[in-house]
Amino acid sequence: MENNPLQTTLDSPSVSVNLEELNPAQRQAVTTTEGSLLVIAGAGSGKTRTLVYRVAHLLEQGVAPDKILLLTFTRKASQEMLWRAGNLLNDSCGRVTGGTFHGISNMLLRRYGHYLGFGSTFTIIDRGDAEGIINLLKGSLGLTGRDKQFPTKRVLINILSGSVNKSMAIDDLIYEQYAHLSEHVDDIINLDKHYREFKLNNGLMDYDDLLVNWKRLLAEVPEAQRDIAARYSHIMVDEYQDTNLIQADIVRLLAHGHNNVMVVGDDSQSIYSFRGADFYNIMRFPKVFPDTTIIKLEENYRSSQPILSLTNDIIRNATEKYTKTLFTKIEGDLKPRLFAGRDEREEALFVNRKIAELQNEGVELTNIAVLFRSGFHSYKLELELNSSGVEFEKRGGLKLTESAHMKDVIAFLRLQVNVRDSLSWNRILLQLNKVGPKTAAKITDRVTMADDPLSALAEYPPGKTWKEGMAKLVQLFYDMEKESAPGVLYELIMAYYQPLFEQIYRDDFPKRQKDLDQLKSIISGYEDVQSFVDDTTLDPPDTVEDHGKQTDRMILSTIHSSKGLEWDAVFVMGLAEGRFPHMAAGIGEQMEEERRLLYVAATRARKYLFLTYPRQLMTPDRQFKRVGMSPFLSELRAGLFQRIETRDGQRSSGFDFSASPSRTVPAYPRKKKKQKLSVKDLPQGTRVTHPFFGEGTVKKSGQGRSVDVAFERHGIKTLHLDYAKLSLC
DNA sequence: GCGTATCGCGTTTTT
DNA sequence: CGCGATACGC
Repeated sequence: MENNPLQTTLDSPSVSVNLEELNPAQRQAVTTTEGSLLVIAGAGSGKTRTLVYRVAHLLEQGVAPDKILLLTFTRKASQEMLWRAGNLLNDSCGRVTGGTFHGISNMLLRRYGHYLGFGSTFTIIDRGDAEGIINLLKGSLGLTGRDKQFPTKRVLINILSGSVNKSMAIDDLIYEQYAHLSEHVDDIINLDKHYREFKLNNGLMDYDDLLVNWKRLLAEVPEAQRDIAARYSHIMVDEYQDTNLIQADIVRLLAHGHNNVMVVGDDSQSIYSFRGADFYNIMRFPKVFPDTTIIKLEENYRSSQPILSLTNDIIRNATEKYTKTLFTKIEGDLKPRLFAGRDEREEALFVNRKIAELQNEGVELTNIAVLFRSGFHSYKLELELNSSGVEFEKRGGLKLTESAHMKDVIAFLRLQVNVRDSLSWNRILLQLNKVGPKTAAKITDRVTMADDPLSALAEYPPGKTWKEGMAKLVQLFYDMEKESAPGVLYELIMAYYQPLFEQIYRDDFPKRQKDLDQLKSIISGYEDVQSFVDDTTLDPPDTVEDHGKQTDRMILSTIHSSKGLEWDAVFVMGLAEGRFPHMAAGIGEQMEEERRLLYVAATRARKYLFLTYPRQLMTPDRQFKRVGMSPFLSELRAGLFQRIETRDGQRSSGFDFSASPSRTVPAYPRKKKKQKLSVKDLPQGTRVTHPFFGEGTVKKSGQGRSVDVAFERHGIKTLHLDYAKLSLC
């Protein structure tokens, strides 16, 4: 158990906690050590601090460290918490356990899974895998094409559990939203059945399965129950508003017999209902645990009063909540600013300019963040930042291990762990030239059904065109069979995969190569393949462009990925109709969640808060459409923010493109194609410039439409002329 | 005719 | 990136 990387442990302390440093509400939360405790903690109210102090206080009271279990949602959160506790505590006297729900669940299932009838060889699949399976099954059920609206797995589960879970208000909406699918009810039920079977047959487990099985261990297996629940006397859960019904049940079962549970959460920051989180869990908590002490932390230690007044107003109209009004003693009189750009580009230019101004005022780049609803809303800004040389890190959106080339490599390692993982077989076979979906599926079927999958692969009669590739693949597996060290396996895989890789991603493989190099250093840090594979699914590393100098860069992030963090200056961009709230958000609970999302975004700011939106957006048919500001903004009381006007005044009507000579965004559809460079325009030695890489010299040209260019600052790149935005100097 | 390769286009949010 | 439509090849 101690070696599991999903569990963070802390060697700790003989403690001395100075309770004077806390406010009365925090102190009450820290010193209430027996019975159930619900802490409603507003944004920036010192929630983590309170949790950490409580751990320390419990230890001071003589609770053994290994009796305390701290559950969080992200591994970073539990690590930070224990790290902070470590700073507070001194001598070593034992270990406090902290981890994520999913990580601990995985660990327990590897250990106790046999009680539930499955071995320890299962593979955890991520969202992409799950959707892939669903699509595959849709195909086999003849459901492809026509209906893009067909429910994803999450919706499906909600529909199916609708009769069971009346508490989920969202269900009604889903029924309405998918009413047109009523004729497909049988198909949907079939799909769900097939999905379960597929996972079972292939030893796959999705995020929900992990939790469901943990709950089963606690509820159905006395031996496991004794080992797990009896092990801890104090349970603490952070971000309780993000728990789903199963997690709430797990907490209840873990606390069975002592009810020493402390949960901390903020109903106003519940933004994860789409993945099953049910913030009614917070409302229900006092009923599940009678005699719960409820404490509210209402003093904010993060933001200045003008920012807080605005955020209080955002949440003012929320329909259902534990009422709390945050106040702060932090001084400051800078009102949040609101800016409307003519279009996305002007919005980006504004943000870019303000960032420069903030830097001049002495705000460090690391203390600035730009937040937005969806990953692609920042594209324009990224271009601007790149051209003005501002270093940034983008969070949210695709994770490193979710990109196709990463999945390619990881698939080999997954097979090492679970030889019946047909998702991985399929992916690997598809890499072979002249092998497509049909052929790959046939081989995968044969191989995963066989007693000895490897020989089955070797014996499969290959087609003429891909015979050679298949032989190499078989050889690779025989070589891998003899190895177990992750580093060595990686080398074997890359020796096989590299040529295929360069062929498959011929347009941009040099960029992807960097990721693979990074993967190499991640892999070599692991003792065994199993924990590497588990970790990359449960806690995927973020994409890092170049991990040389990680200091002094700003953050671009989706609001979801920004939760729990804070910066001196925060920009929230894209606050326009149709963008925020997201178009698909209906009325009712979905709209409420969008409102809370804005609340989360705005409460990240300490001193400076900028809200921006474009006045026109590109519609799907490439027309410009004028849009107003987000309804959440128009709701706000006047005087809580200050408007910044466009430099050339408020041009509120008409499309006056002539007034913007410097715009490079085409006003009309790109049908009139920008004249493309061809290879013969770029003989060796030509000077060129690229928006990302800067200036460089052509080194080699003539292979199809690719050229090799040596850039001064970024080395040699192979660029595809249809793809790269190259221009002559 | 079946299966594979290629191109163009629109993207929610994620443990 | 992944999907659908279209083009190409056995």
